[in-house]
Amino acid sequence: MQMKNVRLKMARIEHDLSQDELAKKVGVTRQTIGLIELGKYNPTLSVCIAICKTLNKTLDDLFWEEQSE
Amino acid sequence: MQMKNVRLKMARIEHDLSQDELAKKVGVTRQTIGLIELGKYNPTLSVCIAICKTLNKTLDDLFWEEQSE
DNA sequence: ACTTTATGACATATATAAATTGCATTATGT
DNA sequence: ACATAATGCAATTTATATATGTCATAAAGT
Repeated sequence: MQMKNVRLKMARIEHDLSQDELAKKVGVTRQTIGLIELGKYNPTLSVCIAICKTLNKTLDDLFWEEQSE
Repeated sequence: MQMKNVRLKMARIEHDLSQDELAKKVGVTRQTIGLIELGKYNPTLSVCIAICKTLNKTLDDLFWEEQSE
């Protein structure tokens, strides 16, 4: 299995959004966000991009493994 | 529909790989690579990451829309 | 001309992302 | 004690990513 996505959760909290609120902004369901945060899902690129745009982050910020310096 | 992924194709050519060769290194089929390059697919994050690692690029390099200045 | 390589296109099958619904639990507020 | 919000979990359904196989075509080499 994969790892928890702590960066995503932190970025969401920074924006003061619940999983449900983020999900609605992104256009997916709460379960999808929850499972991605738990690392139990392998999301599609379009969902990743939608999440990044909502949280003002890039793919590398939230989904790339090696942190940029 | 989406747009062609020219950056992916260029990165692949830089490494002197055919779609089939890249696919084998990444662990997917030729069709998957071809469709992603044509912009007719919405790949999963794991496939994106596998492609990036094979081509020594990051997600932002190949799959993020806004080019980093 | 013939072969080989590379790529696009198409159909079908399979795996899995995502939706939908519901329930359990924990924390917080009253 | 009761309500409500937030989250995890699980079952089922639906949509679609990916695999598999095949064919067409164009380019390069012989």
